[in-house]
Amino acid sequence: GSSGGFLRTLHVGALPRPTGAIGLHNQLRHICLTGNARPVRLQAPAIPSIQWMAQSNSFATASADPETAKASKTKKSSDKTKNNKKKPLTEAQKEKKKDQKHKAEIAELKKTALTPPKKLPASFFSLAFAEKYSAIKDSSLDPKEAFKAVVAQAKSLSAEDEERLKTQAKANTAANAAAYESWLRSYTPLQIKEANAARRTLSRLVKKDYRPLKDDRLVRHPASAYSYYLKEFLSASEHQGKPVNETFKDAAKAWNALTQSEKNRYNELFAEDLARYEKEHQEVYGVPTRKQTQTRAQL
DNA sequence: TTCACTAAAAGGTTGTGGTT
DNA sequence: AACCACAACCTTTTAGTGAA
Repeated sequence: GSSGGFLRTLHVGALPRPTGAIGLHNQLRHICLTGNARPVRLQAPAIPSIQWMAQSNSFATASADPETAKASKTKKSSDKTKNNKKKPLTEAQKEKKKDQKHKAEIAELKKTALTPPKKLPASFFSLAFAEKYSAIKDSSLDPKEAFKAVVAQAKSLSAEDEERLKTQAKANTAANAAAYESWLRSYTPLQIKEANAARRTLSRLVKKDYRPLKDDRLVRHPASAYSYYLKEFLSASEHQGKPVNETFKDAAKAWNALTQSEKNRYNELFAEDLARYEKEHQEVYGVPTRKQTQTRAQL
C-alpha cells in the first residue's frame, strides 16, 4: 500500500505534476470548461422512496433560492384565488409530482457531484486501436468484424510503433494527471467534499458508480483508537507472513482483552487526531465540524 | 451495448468507533 | 444508518480506443 500512508500529512504526496504537457493540459482544461458532460446512460430505476433525502441538508446549493421559491409560490396562490377551491390531487398526479421532484433532486446532485475532465487514452493499445481504425475506416466491413480486425492489428505492432505509442501513452497519462489536478484546483476543498457526498448519494439513488474525487486537500477523518492499536499490532514482526484475516482476528481479540488503562494510550492518540481534524476542518473548509457546531449551540 | 485489450483505480478482507 | 479512518495485498472493475 503506497497510496496515502497512515497519518499522511496534508499536502504531502501530491500527484506528480509533469511540466512537459502544458499545451495539452490547457486544451484539456478548455474541453472540460466548455462542459461537454459525460454521456449519461441511466436505466432509470424506479426509486420507491427518497424520504431520507429530505432529512439530509448536506447540499446547501439545492436551497439556494428560497426567496424566489417563496415569491412564485405566493404569486401562484393569488392566481388560484379565482377558482378558490383546491381540488385534491389524484393518485396519478401525486405520482407525477413525486417523480418530478425526484428527477430534480437527481439533477441537482449531479451538478454538485461535478464532472472531471475526460481522459486521453493512456494505454498503447487504445492509441494503436485509434490509429489502425482510422486507416480501415472507409472499408465497408461489418463494424464488429472491423473492430476485431483492428484489434488484431493493434496487437501485432512493429517494435518501433509499439515503442512510439508507449511513449505517447505515458505522456497522456501525465497529461491526464495534470489536467485532473488543474481541474480539481478550480474548486474549493469544501466543494470537492460536497461533490463526494453527492457522489455517494447518487451511487445509491442511481444504478451507477459515482466514485469519489481524489483530492489531497481533503481533511482526513480522525483514526479511531483501535486503528492506532491495529497499526502497532500489524507492525510487530511475529504476525508478518500470516494470512491477513487471521492476523486481523488476533488483533481484535487482543484489543478486546486490553484493560481500560491499557487502552488509554490509544484513546489519547485518537484525541490528538480529533483535535487535528477539527483544526484542519476549520482551516481547510472554513467551517467547524458539525460536532463542534452542536457543542457551541448548547453553550 | 457490442467487440478485445490495457492501465490504473477501487474492492474485499479483518476489526472498532467516530462523523455525518 | 451509512460512511470513513487505519493496515497489505490480491482480485475485480472501470474507462478508454470507434461506430452502429
